[in-house]
Amino acid sequence: MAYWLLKTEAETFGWEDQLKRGAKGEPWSGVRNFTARDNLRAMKKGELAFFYHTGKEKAVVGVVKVIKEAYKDTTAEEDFWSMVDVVAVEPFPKPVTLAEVKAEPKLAGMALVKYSRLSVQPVSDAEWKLVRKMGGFKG
DNA sequence: GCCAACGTTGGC
DNA sequence: GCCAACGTTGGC
Repeated sequence: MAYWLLKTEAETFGWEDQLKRGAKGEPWSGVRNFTARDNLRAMKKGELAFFYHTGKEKAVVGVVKVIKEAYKDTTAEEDFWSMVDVVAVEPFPKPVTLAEVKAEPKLAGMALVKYSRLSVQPVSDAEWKLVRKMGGFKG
């Protein structure tokens, strides 16, 4: 069971938009970076990901679940890009900001800090647990 | 709005 | 196959 982090601009497609899709979920399209694409392809059905807002907010705001594994990104001109479908699981009781992540020494190795431009990132078990805890989740 | 980081492209 | 130029992302 691996964990992930998906970045999006709230103004373009944010948590509210994801919520509105309900149980049908939403294709995570538009990824045009090979590292990010490979991460998409490594995602398994049922795995969880943090939903992160870039731009003004810069915070982890929710948790989503993969409901369909990687398939061809229908919005791409080339046929080598991929997307997955994700569904909203639950919002963070308290969003965890980038500043908070950076201020936590245990999270210094997080891809969010080290590879700030990567839009689809792996998250370790320890990072997953700690960020959830910082976000007000019990257990 | 600027700039650093870094991935991608294209010329050689 | 190397590397300079360029474009894009995203934090500040």
